[in-house]
Amino acid sequence: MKKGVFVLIQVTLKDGAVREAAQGMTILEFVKGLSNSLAKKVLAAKVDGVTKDLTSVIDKDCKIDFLTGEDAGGLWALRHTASHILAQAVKRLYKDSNVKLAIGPAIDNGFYYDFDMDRQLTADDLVKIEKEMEKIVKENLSLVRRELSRSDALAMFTEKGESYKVELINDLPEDAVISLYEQGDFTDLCAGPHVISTGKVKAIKLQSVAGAYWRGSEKNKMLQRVYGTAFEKKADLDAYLTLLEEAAKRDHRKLGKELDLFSLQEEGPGFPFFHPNGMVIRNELINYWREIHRQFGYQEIQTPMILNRKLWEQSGHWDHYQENMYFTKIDEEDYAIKPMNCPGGILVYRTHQHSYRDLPLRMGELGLVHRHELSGALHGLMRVRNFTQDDAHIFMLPNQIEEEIQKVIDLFDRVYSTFGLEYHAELSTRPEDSMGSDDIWEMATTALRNALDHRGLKYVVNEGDGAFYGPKIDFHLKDSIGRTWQCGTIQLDMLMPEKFDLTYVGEDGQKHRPVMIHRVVYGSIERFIGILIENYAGAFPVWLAPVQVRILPITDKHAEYAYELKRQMFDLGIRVEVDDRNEKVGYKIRESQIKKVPYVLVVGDQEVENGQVAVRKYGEQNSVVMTGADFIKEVQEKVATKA
RNA sequence: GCUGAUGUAGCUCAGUUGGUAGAGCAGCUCAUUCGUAAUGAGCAGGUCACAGGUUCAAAUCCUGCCAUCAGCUCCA
Repeated sequence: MKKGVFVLIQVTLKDGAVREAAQGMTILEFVKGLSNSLAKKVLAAKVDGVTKDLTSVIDKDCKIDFLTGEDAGGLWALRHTASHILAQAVKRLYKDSNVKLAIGPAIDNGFYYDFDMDRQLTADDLVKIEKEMEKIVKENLSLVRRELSRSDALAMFTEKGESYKVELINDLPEDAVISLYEQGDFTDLCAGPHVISTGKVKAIKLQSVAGAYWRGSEKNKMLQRVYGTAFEKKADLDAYLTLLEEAAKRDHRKLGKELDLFSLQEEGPGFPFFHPNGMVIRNELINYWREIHRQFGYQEIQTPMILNRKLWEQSGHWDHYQENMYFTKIDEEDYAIKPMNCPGGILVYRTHQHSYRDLPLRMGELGLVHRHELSGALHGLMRVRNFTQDDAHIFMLPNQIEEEIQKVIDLFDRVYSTFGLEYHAELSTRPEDSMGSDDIWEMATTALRNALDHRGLKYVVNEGDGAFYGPKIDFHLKDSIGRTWQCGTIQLDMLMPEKFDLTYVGEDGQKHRPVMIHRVVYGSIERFIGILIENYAGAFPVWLAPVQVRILPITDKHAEYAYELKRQMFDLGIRVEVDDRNEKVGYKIRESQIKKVPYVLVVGDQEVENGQVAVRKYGEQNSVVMTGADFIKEVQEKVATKA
């Protein structure tokens, strides 16, 4: 551009409108020209699809979306800046603690920064740091982006003693642009983008400090990670914190105790105890599972919990899974408690010769497996040491793979939508440490991919995350605070049939190798129950509710009628209780609501006289009077439709 | 497994600088017989997670250990 020549550039806005900008103008200057109120709100901008700082220069025709606190990208930049503010505050406060900076990104719902420092940060420190951060926000420091050469960057961070940053720079590709962001007395290696000044971060909350390995590897040093969240407005932060509090009320561990569903005890860490109420849910889930699998053409088997060491050696678990297994001895021989059901299922397959006409052969098994999970990984029902997989192994011809996988996905979708659960799928491909030929991996992965594409399911690809014996599709469900848990999985196995020399007789009369699928829908019944408790916040639909109906006689003289109603319902398989304790109705209603019983029936003089019931549904204030027969019909209808 | 925090009655929690443990709810007993989210009174309930140590004396201080929680790692 020649000096003094004023070049105009065409900028296309989100709504399609085209505006002109002077070349060399910053995005911020450009927005100010459009609207002052927008300029106040905007935090970052997406230029031709790339999120950028507002201080970046417009140098050619482009499309610009302005990002505010309502856009993920805007909030992301804001939180990223908050993490720099955090690091700046820690640097200022703990000068004598040899603070080294690691990384500090924005994440879903917040941000963190990893520090290596001599001092162990406490909850009190977090309060102090938060105060210092607020100070930095008040100082309203501008964030200035600077690009520099690799050697200058290395020299600078070496001089500062920031060895983690030096390591990061060394690992950047040769041609990478190395950028710094400065705010007052603080400089950090960072790709950006950021908001224009620290004053934009209006609401900050530090949440916790925890250990985290440098670069996520347990071989590396453990650093201190401070987690926090930030918003553009105080009101947004408050709303988010309230949401967290609400979510905590849905925690399945809390509700499991309150609703007396299950317990975990010191005598068996990670080995859950199911109480009568929890067992009702479990059994209903199993009943449903059996019915839907019958419909989808599955048979059911059961294989032993303890099997000889030789089997596990043959399956490869002895070599690949031993540290997660429990062992025992029988008559001086080594046995293992099964961590997976497949070897058992394979032994059943091998008891017959199979014809290609029999395939696909779908064998389900509700198999109780035991795995030694790390103590720190245990989490309520979500992560336990013994759990029942709703497993099935499907043996089939290679050309049946794609269709069969689609059927499995259909089944999954049916099951998850029955519970109103949202899920997302992930496809994991061949890991480095794997077995089998390239061709067969390629074929299997393509089959999984095609099945997903064909069904129009969106999915994430995890390169190299498959099992050593084959690629897989995982289905992830969310818990109450948005953590996702792998539940369903479909794994193609090209290895086990080989190891166990499984065969079928083909059309040609020759023996051929079948392909095998391992799959679980619930994943584990325990984890799935955990997900359901949080999904329903403990207020289960009628078909799952441990107690479906509670009848409350107003006084002693109505008890007989209550018990007569109970007998009728009980005989029809309805889970019903009478609360004839000597308490007022209000008291009993309250208790039924706390226990989240779907239907409460109040019976007094009026109901006894007319053969009626006053029905109050969970969560509703009013009651509806109807005949006992009509009520029973309604309950049966709800149960039948799983509504 | 790692880093940090926590552990007191069935549940939720108090318990000051070490001086021998307390509330509410739940439970039990009695009275009350009541119409849609808590009737009243009384009683009972704890080797303070566990094991050592310091001290005249430990829920409290120290060490170890177990479990739980958050996160990391790992996974259904």
